[in-house]
Amino acid sequence: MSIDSELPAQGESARRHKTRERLIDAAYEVFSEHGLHASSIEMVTEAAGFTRGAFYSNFESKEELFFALAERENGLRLARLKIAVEAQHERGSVSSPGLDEETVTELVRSMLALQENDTRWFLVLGEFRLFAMRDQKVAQRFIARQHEISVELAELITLALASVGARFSLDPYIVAGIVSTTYETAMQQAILSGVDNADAAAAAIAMRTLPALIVRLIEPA
Amino acid sequence: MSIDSELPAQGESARRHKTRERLIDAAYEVFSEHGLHASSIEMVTEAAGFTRGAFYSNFESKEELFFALAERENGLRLARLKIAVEAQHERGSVSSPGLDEETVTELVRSMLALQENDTRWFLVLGEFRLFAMRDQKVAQRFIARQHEISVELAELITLALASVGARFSLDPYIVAGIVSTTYETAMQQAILSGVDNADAAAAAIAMRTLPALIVRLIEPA
DNA sequence: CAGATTCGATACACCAATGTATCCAGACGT
DNA sequence: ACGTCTGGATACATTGGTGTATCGAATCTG
Repeated sequence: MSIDSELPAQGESARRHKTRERLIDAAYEVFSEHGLHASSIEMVTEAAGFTRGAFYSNFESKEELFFALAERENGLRLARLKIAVEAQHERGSVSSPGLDEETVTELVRSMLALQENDTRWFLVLGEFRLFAMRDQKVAQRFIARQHEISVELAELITLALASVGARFSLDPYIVAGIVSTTYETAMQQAILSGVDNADAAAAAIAMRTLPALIVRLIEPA
Repeated sequence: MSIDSELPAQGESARRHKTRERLIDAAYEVFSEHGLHASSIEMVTEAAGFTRGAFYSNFESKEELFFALAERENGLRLARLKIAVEAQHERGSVSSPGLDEETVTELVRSMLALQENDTRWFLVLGEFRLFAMRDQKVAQRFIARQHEISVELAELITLALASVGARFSLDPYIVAGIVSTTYETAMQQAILSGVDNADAAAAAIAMRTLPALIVRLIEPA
């Protein structure tokens, strides 16, 4: 899965675009490791191999850089989801009607397999949410992104279920919310536990909950 | 519900205890509004009506103050839960066997009624979690508290269900996890939405999800 | 009530980070 | 290849926060 890592926007020199990307990459590293406020602009630029001059020539403030980062990563994940939905559409119809836990488990496993490189992201996301909770303006953007993701995820799991001849017995949008918070919680636990491969650990933790949960929320289509 | 707001510990003068409490109260205000890192020690002491001198005489660092705050509030909430569990024990047995959504809805409503003054807390909790995710040492404490709460909550909802002649069809501890993250998410959404009374809004949002969810996770006892 | 002690206020020295003004190199158009 | 302009480096002034050393007042003890 390699999505075009953000093409240069209109009227933006290739050079400028490259340094912006490098700065955002560095911000990803630094912010996820230390948090937004504990990170100085200098820490970021140093990590990127620039001086602060480069930063001020490209961004207004640390916050703006943070938003650029959040926007990029959110977009990436949304794109990922949309591709998965497409693929699920292609794949299409019923393989074998299965409402049993085994079928659902397999389904959940394949959904979770779509996730990758989320460890840093969830750290940044947590920061983003906290930021949003303290700033109405930011909250708008946050809610909007969250909504886009949930809609897409709802679509995806609905299609996936349909492919085995099942559907949710309650609003898929709500289920999508539960699923993503469950996954996020799993990732948090994985990170808290201090294992090295948090991505894998999170998937494992989520597997302990999601199948048993979902199997109770579905019915024959 | 008024739990002894932390008695003076051993060998701690009444005066000292009072200023510590005032500092923690102020920290609660300031940290929840601005976040841990964006808050300076001076902002806290000023809010408490002290100068920085008072702070350094009582705490080692901003982090120590933060932990004292987290410890106090966590303890408060755990105590609250334990009392509720006691009360549920007293109340005891089956009123009327009910696995229907209406009964569950009423049950959830009464559980949610136990929550109060959580708006600030969830902001601080988010900060605490993020902190823990970046510091193994802190993670230990965080996990421990989280576990205590989940155990107690599992006990509470199990008892509550039993009182209407039902039980969970999967591990109550897991359900407790789902319930508390659902409530936390509801609180987050409430805060993000920018309403004035986030506590009430969060309860309302949670009501949209929890009953429908829980009713699908129970069976006759 | 006097002496002792605790605790908070004040003042100072210090450091880390910020933002800006200026300079210079190398990319790019012609 | 030359001149222009974009963009990153350097240097500087300023600010905000920190921690400590010292002082004085309130509280406790005998």
